[in-house]
Amino acid sequence: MTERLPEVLNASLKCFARYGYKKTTMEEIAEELGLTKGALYSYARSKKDLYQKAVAYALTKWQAKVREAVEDAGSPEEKFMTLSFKAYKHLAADPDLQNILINDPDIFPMFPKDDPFIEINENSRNMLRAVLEEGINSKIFRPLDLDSATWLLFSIYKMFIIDTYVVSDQEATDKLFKDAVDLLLHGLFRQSRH
Amino acid sequence: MTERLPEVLNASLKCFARYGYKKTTMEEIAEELGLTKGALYSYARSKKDLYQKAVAYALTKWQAKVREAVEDAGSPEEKFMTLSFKAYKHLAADPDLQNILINDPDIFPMFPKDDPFIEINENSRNMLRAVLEEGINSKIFRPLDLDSATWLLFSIYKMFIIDTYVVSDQEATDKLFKDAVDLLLHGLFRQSRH
DNA sequence: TAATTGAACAAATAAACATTTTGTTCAATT
DNA sequence: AATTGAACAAAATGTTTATTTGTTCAATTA
Repeated sequence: MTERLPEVLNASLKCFARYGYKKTTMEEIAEELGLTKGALYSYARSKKDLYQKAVAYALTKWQAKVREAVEDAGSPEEKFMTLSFKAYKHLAADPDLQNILINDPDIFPMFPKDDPFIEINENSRNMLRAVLEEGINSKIFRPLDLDSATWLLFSIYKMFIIDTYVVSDQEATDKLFKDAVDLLLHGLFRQSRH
Repeated sequence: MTERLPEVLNASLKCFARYGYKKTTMEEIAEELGLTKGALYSYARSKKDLYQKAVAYALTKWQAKVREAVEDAGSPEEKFMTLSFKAYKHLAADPDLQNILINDPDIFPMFPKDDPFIEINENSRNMLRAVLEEGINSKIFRPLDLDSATWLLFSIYKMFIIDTYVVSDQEATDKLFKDAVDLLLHGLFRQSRH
């Protein structure tokens, strides 16, 4: 059972990406796979369930890619930069996922009321938090409040992600992103004062 | 003519704040003022126009208050902190404006498609930019890219403003805000490196 | 003279209903 | 075990009618 699950989820994501959840019919998805709509109910309980499984699948792949890259990095500084750039660049190269996020901003919410993918997002947040903690413990980063810093940087990260798929030409945002990482590493002040 | 304009705009804002634009009727607003609805058309061309005038009025008052405070501050550092905290605190103390922003997030958009109050928001952005420029010129701030830094900090500022009226208990956000200003001034690194 | 009224009208919204599309189930088939 | 295809239920859409609400303006008020 569920041999073809990844195939089904990819096809679903592709269809949902085109016109959003509401406008997509089970028949379209079945057609994309060369099946009839009844068959889809072997893979998900309902249309909504199919949608959530497909999105979760894409988000998890994204996250895994970032995690691998961060594990290969050495210093906390390098880890922070890798985390930032890998996460940012992966989405920039995936128009399907971008469209999904455009049509349904609740998936990756700037201001979550209730986050439907809370577990996945928690995971990402914890990845960032671990990097910050290592940086603080090794005295490379300042003795920041870990909770505040995690919240702030994750929010800024979300901001860039959303900016990437909502508006804006790629090049301009690329420069902004680079400058932002620099500002966050070094701060506004010319010299740090203690 | 328009002797009572401020009074009319305040009453309008109060009504719009209660249930949002759509649910508010011209009759309600007129009643609030002890008038009949026809009279309102001496102050605005239409319901939409009345709403925009009322919101613009509130935003401009907010901005003027911040500008005064910043002019009283001395160093760029002090100006930056005054700008941040005054803007943040003023909204926290104005539930009517908060409600307006909750019901109509387009007024102060995190990711503007087309900003209905672009002129007012441009003004705020320029206020921030001037502070940053002074800080860079006087060598107190690092030689940042002025455009990038202005964009980033204004976006973070918007993030906090929205967080303030969308969710969250006041105390938690207050601490986050304080920590964020600190992080932005000093950066992540323990020591700056040049 | 400028602001306001109140009736008249136009436009938008909501309610009620009929029609069509789409999601879901399941016994039969591959 | 996966898939089909017909049957059914549920949701979405279109259509008409009734009600509310926005807007205009000649007459009135202060």
